Formats: sequence, C-alpha cells, structure tokens
Amino acid sequence: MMNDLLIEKLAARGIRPTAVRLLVVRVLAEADSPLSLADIEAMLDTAPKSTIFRALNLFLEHHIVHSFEDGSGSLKYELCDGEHGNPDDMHTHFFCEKCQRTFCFKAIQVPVIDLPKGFRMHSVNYMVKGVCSECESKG
Amino acid sequence: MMNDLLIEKLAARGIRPTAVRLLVVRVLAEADSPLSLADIEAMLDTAPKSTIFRALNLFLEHHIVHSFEDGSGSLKYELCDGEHGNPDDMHTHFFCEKCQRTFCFKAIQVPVIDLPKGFRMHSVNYMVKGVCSECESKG
DNA sequence: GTTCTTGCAAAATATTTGCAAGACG
DNA sequence: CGTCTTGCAAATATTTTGCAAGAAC
Repeated sequence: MMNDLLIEKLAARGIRPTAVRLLVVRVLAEADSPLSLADIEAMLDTAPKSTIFRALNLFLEHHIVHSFEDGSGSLKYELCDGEHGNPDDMHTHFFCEKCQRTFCFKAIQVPVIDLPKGFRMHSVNYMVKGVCSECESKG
Repeated sequence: MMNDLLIEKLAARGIRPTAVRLLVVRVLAEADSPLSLADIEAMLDTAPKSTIFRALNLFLEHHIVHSFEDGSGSLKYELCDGEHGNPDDMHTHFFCEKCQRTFCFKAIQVPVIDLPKGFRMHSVNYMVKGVCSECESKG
C-alpha cells in the first residue's frame, strides 16, 4: 500500500505520520507538477490551510519537500527526489505566462555555476518563463 | 546631467518622463542590488507605493526593467541591461538566507539550456540560495 | 499529564485596483 | 477639453501566527 512508503518516508526523519501529513505528502507525490498551498488546500477539502502550511514547513525543514517561487504569486512545493544532502534538488522550472502553469523539467540537468569566493550554495532554481508548447500551438 | 539620460531612456519607449517615473528609474539605476517595491517606496518618501507600482509595471511592459522573485517574499526589480530583445536579461541571482540580501552576479553568464520542443523562452532567472561570503565569514 | 498536533480565526505582509483630483498637451 | 497621471484609500491575495481544544505517547 502506498501509505506504507509515505509513512516510512516521514518516520525516517522522525516525523509523526499524522493523517493530514500523509495526505499532504501523497498529493505531492501524485502531482505531476509543483503545487501551491492553495492547490493542496483545494485538493484536500478536509484540512485547513494552516495545518497544511505547517505540514509543508515541517517537510521543508527536513528536506522532504522544497519550495520555489515561479512568478505566479504563490510559492510552489515539490517533493525532493532523493536522499538529503546539499545542495537541494536542482530543477529546471518553466512558467507559462499564458496558461499560468508551472512545469518541472526533471530531465533537464541544471547547469552548475561557480559562485564568487566565500558564497555557499544551498539550492538552485533555474526558472524559465515563456510560453508552453500547448499555448504556443494554440496561437 | 543624469536626468537627461534617463529622460531619453523613457522617451525612446514613448513614456512620458514624469517626476515620479524619473525618480524610480534613477534609484534603480543607482542601486547596486535589486530593489523591491517597498525598498523603492522607502527611498522615495514623496511618492505613494501605488504610483511607484504603476511606474514599475509600465517599465516592465516596455522592458526597461525586469522583475523576479528571490524568496524574500517580495518581487525584486532591476533595470534591464541592454536594448530590448528576447530573451530578457539573463542574470544569476543569489539570495542570502541569513542576511536576506539579494545579489546580482552580472559577471556570471547564465547557462542556457534546451527546452522541450515547442516551448518558447522569454526570460530566465538562475536563482541560487545559500549563505553569502560576509555571513559565511561571520560564522 | 505532558507534549505534539489541529482547527479556527485573525494578524501580518504584498500586490493590485477604484476613483476623484490634478497635470499635461 | 480630453487624456494621462497621481494620491489616497481600500480590496485582494498569500503567508503566518495565537490560542484553545483535541490527540498521541
């Protein structure tokens, strides 16, 4: 059962797998694109946004999810890929300015740059904005 | 005088160089880091934020400035470098999670990636988060 | 029973708009 | 005059917190 995997994932970080937390992790796991707090709230009409918010922040602390801003006006959350280490998952995200959807291009390797001396990197978001293929073909 | 250059810059795009607009362009031109609406408002205590906001949006439309989100919770604005064309200025930005400052690494070339077929790119923001050299040395 | 978690409401922060008064051409 | 711009206030949108009730250990 899927819940077992999710429970393990949380337990491995010492997080108690409460009902709401499992629901939040699950919608993130099943989503095919990054989700905002409002998105998740809409998908789980049982839980208030404050509880979801706190679950997400807890996951952020434990590097189970990461967040980024895509220009939509609201933070987007995504499950982290692998084991936790630094830097966090490095993704290429694309925000379509027409349909306002955000895509995560996992297949595209994020190019790494050299930072000036003394700067330490935690995470990278390669954020591209433009028009997605669907909107492009619609004209 | 500096104003002449700024007036030309606006006039070249058919934008009337009003007092507030000139002030806004000037603080952006003189700033050594990206500014938020609140930053600009604080620097120009004569103009209300709504007017500054509208000036910025006008500049955005005309590609005199570009904006991006750095994770601070508020949009940051920067003057565009050159003539307008696509894609917009491609910068590497660094957000320090300790001092909350945003750096613009103009010297670092943003690596270009190939998007999936059909996707058209307008702008890119290579957003790095971590700890800046100053905070790093302070421990 | 002590700590952790939830739900509701409301505070805090940012962005955006309505509208009447004023400036400009 | 007619259009563009400004200033104030207020509406929206989003994130975040306070607190008391409830659940877990």
